[in-house]
Parts: sequence; structure tokens; C-alpha cells
Amino acid sequence: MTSTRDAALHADVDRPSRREQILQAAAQLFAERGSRAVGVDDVGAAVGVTGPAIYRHFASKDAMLAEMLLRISERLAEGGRERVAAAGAEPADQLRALIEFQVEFALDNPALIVVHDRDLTSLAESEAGQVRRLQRRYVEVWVTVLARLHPTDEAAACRARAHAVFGLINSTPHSAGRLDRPAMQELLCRMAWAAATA
Amino acid sequence: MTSTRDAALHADVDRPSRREQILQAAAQLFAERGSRAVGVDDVGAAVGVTGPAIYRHFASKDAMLAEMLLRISERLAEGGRERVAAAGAEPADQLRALIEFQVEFALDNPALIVVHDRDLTSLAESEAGQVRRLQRRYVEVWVTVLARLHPTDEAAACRARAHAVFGLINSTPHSAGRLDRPAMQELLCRMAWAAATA
DNA sequence: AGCCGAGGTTAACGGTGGTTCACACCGCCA
DNA sequence: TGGCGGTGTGAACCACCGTTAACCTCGGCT
Repeated sequence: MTSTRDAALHADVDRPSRREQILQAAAQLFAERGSRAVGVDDVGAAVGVTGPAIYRHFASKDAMLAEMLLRISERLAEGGRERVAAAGAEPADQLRALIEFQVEFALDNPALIVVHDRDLTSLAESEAGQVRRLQRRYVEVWVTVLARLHPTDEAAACRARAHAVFGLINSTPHSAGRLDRPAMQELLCRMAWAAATA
Repeated sequence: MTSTRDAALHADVDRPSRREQILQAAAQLFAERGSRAVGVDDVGAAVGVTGPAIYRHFASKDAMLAEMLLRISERLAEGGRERVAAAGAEPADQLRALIEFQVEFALDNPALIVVHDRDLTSLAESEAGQVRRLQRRYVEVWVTVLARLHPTDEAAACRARAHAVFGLINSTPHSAGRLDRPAMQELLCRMAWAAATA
């Protein structure tokens, strides 16, 4: 127990632990080729070790993917909650905060965004359910805000609206690099706002 | 030669040929679980035959996926071209036509939409390139229209805009069923228009 | 009637890739 | 100094799955 906590501390302060290196490299590879298409040997090679060495840090390849997806979902759910809480009582401000948060996250972590919604299917049902619960929590944050901005809309419409805005913002990996980051950020925020309030 | 043409005719007029049944069932399964996670036995079972029977109709599992993706890309590229041509000279009308087309396609073929951008990575480079070329053609149709509506924007911005609108509309599979089809269609068109013109 | 091609079936093959095993190295602590 | 836990390696194991092979059936055409 203490040893894992120590490892976590080292991960933050020191240079990333081998475990973190693996997760990051795996995320990159999974995003490029899909989790099923990359082997443990590939992941190992990406951090300079052989394939089986992975099993000193993770119980299985699936456990790696599970932890990756769980972290993403947690970061989103918690980040969304925080940003809304910090944005005051006005729903318009809350929406603006959510959009900025999601855009920043998508631009900062294109690989995670890709893996997040492509490789959820290749996860054991137990862990997939956990991820879906977190995703749902995040969606509900958006739905709550959107519902206050569109009082006449039914909940289903707000949910569809939220997913549509996610799709819009998460399109980043498909068109990244062409436009410089600040311009991209501004454009996505503007479009997302227009879509969310249309 | 004539036999294949006859088969194609039958496919349109008569009930779908076994080949078409396979493609459709495969699309459904690929969308649900990802192409690498479904076996040829699964596809066979879905149409009431055993796995190896597939090879009477397709050279390989990859060939199945390739044909699926090529068809989608072709339908989109051609459909986009046609709709724009039929919409007259006004770029606003052309954009409206493109949006309506994409929304209809996404709502009619959620499975194809999912497979289209998730399983492109698990395709041989030669065929993947062919698909990407078609995708590019479709994107360029959008970019051309968007560029006329936003004369001050550079091409990269218009491309990002197009991808963002795709992401918005293609979010359908993630939130389908909750809202009835006409309402969904109206909502997506409204949001897409707002995003594209923001 | 009798071939023949289309389309199916079961069994088997072979490669790929996740996982395990036995062993080696190394820094740390008693 | 001598064990010991943590980390890495190469070899082997094993299951899964795409693919092929050999054989069957049946409808149509001569």
C-alpha cells in the first residue's frame, strides 16, 4: 500500500516512473493503430524494454487499457465538476467554462481522446461499465447546464446536444496540426458555443 | 462478367444477395465490437452460415472491411457532390444541402458511420490510401463551400471547421434512440448550421 | 439422366500474440 | 558480505483465429 503511494508521489515529482512511461507510450500507440493492433512487444519497445517486462507493472494488457480509460474518464468528470463549481451561478458562464475545459483537454491530449471512445468496446464488461458510469457523470454535468439554458428542451434533447458538442470538439485529432493551437482553440470554442446555444 | 452484373441486378431488385447480407451483418457487428474483435465465425453466424463460407464471397476478412469502407466513402463523396450541384449557386444553400445530406446519412447508417472512422486504421496501406483519397474529396467539397462563406478564413481553418461539423453530426451513434428521428434531425441541422457559420 | 458450378460444411493448419517460467542483474539493508 | 525484492530477458506455452483443404449437396442446363 505505502509502496504504491510512494510510486505515485515519485510519478508526480521525479521523472515519470516506468509505469507512467508505459501508459503514455501505450496511449500513443493505441491512438495510432488501435489497442487490438498493437502488441505488448510494441509497447515495450516504445519504452526500451521487451514485451514481457510489461507484466512487472501491469497484470495484463487489458488492465493497461482499463487504467488508461478510467483515468481519462475521471479527469474529465472531476475537471468538469470543478470548472462548473468555479464558474459561478450563471449557466452561460458555466457552459463557457465547460467548453473551454473540453477544448483544452482535447488539444492537450489528442491521443487520449481517440483511445477514449474508440477502444472502450474492447474492454471487459465489468471495467467498461465503470468507465461508462464516469462518462455518464460527465455528460450529466453538461446536461444540467444545458437544461438551464434551454428550459423548454426535454432531457433527451439536452443529452443529444451534449454529445454533439463533444463530437465537435473531439474532432481535433482529425484535423490537428494544420492550424496553430491558439487559433484552433478560439475556433473550436466559438463553434461549440454556437452549437450549444443554437 | 454477365453473371456478376446479373448478381448486382438481383441485389437491387430481388432480396439482398448473400454477399450483401454478409456486408450488412458485418457492418453491424464491426460497429458494435470493432472489426478486429469480431471473427469470421461471428459474421457467418449472423447470416446463418459457418465462418469459412464467407470465403465463397470475399477474398479475405480485410477485403470485406475494405469494400465496406470504400462504399461508404464513395457514397459520401458522390452524394456530397450531387447535393451541392443541385443546390444552386448560393453557398448558404449549398451548405444547408450538405448538412442535410450528412445528417440524413448519419441517422440512416449509424453503424457505417462508426466503422468508417474507427476501423480505417486496421486496413492495409494500399486500400487505406484509396479510402483516404475519397474522404479527402468529400472534405474538399465542404471546404470549398465553407471558404465562400468565410472569405477571410484560411484554408486550414475551413478544413478544421468541416471536421468539427462532421464530428458534431456523427455523434449520432452515441446518443441515438433517445430522441425521435425528426426531432434529432432538426436539432442536428440547427446545431451544425450554427457551428458552421459561427 | 448426368455433369457441373455455386455455395456450404467440418477438420486441420499455421501464424500471431498474450502470458508464464526460469533465470540474471542490481541496489539496498541487516 | 550476503540475502532479497524489484526489474528485465529469452524461451516456451497455448489459445485463438484467419485461412485452406477435402468433401458434400443441389439446382440448372444439355
